[in-house]
Amino acid sequence: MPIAASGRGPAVWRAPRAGRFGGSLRSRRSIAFSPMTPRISELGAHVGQRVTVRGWVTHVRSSGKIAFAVLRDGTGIAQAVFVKSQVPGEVWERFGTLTLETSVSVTGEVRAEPRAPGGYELGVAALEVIGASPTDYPIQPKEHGIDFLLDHRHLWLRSARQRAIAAVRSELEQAVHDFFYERGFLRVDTPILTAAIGERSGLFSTEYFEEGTAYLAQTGQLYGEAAAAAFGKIYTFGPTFRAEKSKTRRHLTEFWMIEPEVAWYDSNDNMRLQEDFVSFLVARVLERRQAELKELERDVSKLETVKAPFPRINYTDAVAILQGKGSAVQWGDDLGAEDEALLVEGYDRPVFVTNYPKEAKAFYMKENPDDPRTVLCDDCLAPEGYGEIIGGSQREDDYDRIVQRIKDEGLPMDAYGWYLDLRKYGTFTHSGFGLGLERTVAWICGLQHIREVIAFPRMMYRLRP
RNA sequence: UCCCCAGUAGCUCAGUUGGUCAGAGCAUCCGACUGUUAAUCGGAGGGUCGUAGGUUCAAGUCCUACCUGGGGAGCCA
Repeated sequence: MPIAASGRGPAVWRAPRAGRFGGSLRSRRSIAFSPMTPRISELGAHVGQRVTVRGWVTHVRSSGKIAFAVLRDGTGIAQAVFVKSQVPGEVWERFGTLTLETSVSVTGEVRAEPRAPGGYELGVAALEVIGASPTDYPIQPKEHGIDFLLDHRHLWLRSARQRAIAAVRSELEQAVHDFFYERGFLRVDTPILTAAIGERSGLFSTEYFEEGTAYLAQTGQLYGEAAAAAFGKIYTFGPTFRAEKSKTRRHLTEFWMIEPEVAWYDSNDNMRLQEDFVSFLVARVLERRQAELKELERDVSKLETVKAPFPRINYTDAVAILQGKGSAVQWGDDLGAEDEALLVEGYDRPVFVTNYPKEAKAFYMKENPDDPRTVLCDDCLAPEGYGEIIGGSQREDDYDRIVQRIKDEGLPMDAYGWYLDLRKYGTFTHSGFGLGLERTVAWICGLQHIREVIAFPRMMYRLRP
């Protein structure tokens, strides 16, 4: 028999919600032994009823003959009230053993109670301890240092703030799929193990049978281009890896990227897609995750103005603007983080910086016919100093020109054989971009550090937990 | 790779020109309290001051090296 019937855990732990699987042997048994077992977020529908809530203790307070335990189950928090004169002596005794993060099953009557965190409370009749928790639980309801928190990331995730961030991230991931699905894009999953191909910055490597060295993908773009020629409108959504020795609040060694690639889109179409996309994402979070934004104390007025179209500044103008503001930047330099922040000052929505010098950008970007020193590309800079969330470009579609660029960059021609085929067999105008999920979530949540935005961040000096 | 900053109790930190400098709050344990909201009140336990050298009558404090972490630059999303 499967695990569920093996008696490995308490029967109540496995009990499905009453009526959910009506008719089966299993459910009849669980109905007999346990009342309804709603999640905390569902308690409002059970006022006046006796229910059982399973969760973890986040707070214990006692005033002699009345005591409170706040429970968390991931969907919300609820307060369990123990009155000494109204519960069996053994339940009162057991309350005394509750510590932070003890997992429990509490049965009692649901009451609406404005004084209770979460708005509802349970007048306790029965309490079962499922998993004890020693008194040295490291994370307290107080401030901690970032080093300590990252060492205890597996437990830190249990906090209300981390749940709010995870919920916004999950909402954004769903919104990404909805956006592209509604517009007829196919999702294409590109390889994570690759031969040497992609961009110039650091690569993680691993042994790969007789093929020698494999590298963890830094981008799915080149594969995305092949898929665009096959399927027209595609996007990828996957992890990417950069072995850059970057120690800043904007960098991870493993992060998630969304990369659309569209046949017959030029650079202008590409930017329109980007501004529609970013506006859609922000609107979705504002629409469905107000509670989480409030938990994060996000100033939503800064998000409500994020609507397409976004201002566009071409690189050459940007340099002049920056020089006017006192920057030492020279034409030909890439823009630094400080320059980016200076440039978006005063805008209430993201800003595109377009057509950078060829030398500052990757080999696959198409030369700008109006100014051959530059390429048809754009960076999308988030407001409030959050910096680059998107890098996009129209791709070079001329076979001879791209061969020349590969040579100029000193890249290994043999690694790009299949990529060149895309220009050899029916070349096509196409464009795409990459949106960094973590930077986008950090911006929308208003967080200082990108590392809080992913459950288990991978950074230069952090591989565990 | 480079620049800056920090390591003192389980956690967050204070610690003066080198001389009662081994401290506080929270957490933990014991006690009180029938509506608490990071409860409150009383009491208790808890530290090789990151490591190794050095200067000095005396080092948590000054010097050197190293270790660990953080922020930033570069590079990028």
